[in-house]
Amino acid sequence: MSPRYQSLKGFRDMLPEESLRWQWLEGKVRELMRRYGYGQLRLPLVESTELFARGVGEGTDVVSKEMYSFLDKGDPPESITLRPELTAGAARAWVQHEIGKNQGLTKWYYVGPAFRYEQPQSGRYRQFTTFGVELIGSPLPEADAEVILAGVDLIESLGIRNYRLRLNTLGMPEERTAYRAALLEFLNTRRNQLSQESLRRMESNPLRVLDSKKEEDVAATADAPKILDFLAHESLAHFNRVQGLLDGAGVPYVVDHKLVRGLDYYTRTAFEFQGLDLGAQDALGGGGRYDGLIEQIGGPATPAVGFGFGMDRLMIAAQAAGAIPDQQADLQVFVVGLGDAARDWAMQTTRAFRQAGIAADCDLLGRSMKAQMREANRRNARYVVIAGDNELAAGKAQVKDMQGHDQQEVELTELLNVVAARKQ
RNA sequence: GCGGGUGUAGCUCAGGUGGUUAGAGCGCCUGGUUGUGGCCCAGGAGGUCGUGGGUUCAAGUCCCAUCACUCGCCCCA
Repeated sequence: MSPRYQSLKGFRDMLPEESLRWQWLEGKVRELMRRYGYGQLRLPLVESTELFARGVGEGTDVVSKEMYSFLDKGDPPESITLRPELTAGAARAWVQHEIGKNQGLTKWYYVGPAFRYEQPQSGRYRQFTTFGVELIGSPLPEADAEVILAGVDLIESLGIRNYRLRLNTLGMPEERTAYRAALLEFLNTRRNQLSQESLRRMESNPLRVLDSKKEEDVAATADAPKILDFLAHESLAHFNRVQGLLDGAGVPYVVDHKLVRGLDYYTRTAFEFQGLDLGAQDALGGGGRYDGLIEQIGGPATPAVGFGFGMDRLMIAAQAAGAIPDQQADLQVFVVGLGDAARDWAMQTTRAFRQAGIAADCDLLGRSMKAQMREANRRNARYVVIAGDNELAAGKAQVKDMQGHDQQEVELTELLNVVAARKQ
């Protein structure tokens, strides 16, 4: 009941039945990306700690307390980190390979695990799988819209209906600085209404006070200043254009001035897909524009937009929507050999089926015929091929159709043809 | 890091106020058919009652600790 070794807290095993669902989900993602023209990126699981500190932001929770960082065996040792998100690594790869010199616009996507040291709960794990896109090189609102639309199409293709798209703009750094000052001033007048945590947040990242789920904070910030009032024409026009493009595509969304994303690199557009069937961890995915990130990590000033989706949460939501088809790894043929010679024949015949592209299996436990038939039934085998030593001597075998009851005698030389012909 | 809930067979769960060999359903194995599955019938295997300590003549049941899982806060995917 309590095995000596267990998977670590927040880390999970995917057994074959569940893997089938993941293959389905990953297939949907790949197909979506094929249609959108994004190329797949496969990145290292580990990067230098410095990359995340600079890219994601020192002050963020992710960097300050959630990273799996450790020293390697180098001399001197280097601090390396299990990636807590993939955007920083993607940006690093883009800079490292000087992609910008070869193409005006880069369209990349990735699917893979990320790691954060957090208290696990529903929809939150220490190892989780993310799907993300990075659209690098375009400053235009059309780029923001394409990324958001890809997210909408993904969610729709997974049968998830019960979700909400929240949209906001965080402005450019100067605008945000001005807004932060005004917000801080406002929050100071409400100090006695705010929660302890929000008072602490005022020091580190005042915008995040807006994001609090605590009732007192929600009430206290109801008439807080809005960032919209601090935007210059360009940022405002950008935001309006993004909305116009979404309207034109017939995509419903809500503008939420309290939407604040936790990572420092966002500029202007920020969005989040909120799953309404999920628990407290209800962000299916989110993203936005990060025009400063690439420069921040030492590359040329380059605009970019992207999103990250939580594959684990998409899985939960798709299952809740009943969208995941039942899949069984059905066997087509089970071969039963009765007798010593026939057992050899069964193995050879099974392999012949397999080499012909037919899913086949035979007994590996030395079990009785009855038990083998049970196994064939359990595995949902369409046909069972049966032969004993005498039949083999006569060059024949029985082919039984497990869906009906009929059984026919077949020449051994015809076995493959008969089963192959009937398999569809 | 902080709170709440739960830990009995592979799985889902029963086991008022402590009392002798800890149960069910499903699953698994064998047989009923000396070479034929599903249904049915019969039998069987499988549990240090999460772990450690304590109270008691006696603990699955009460107390303490601990671990794991789970939900929420925080944060985010």
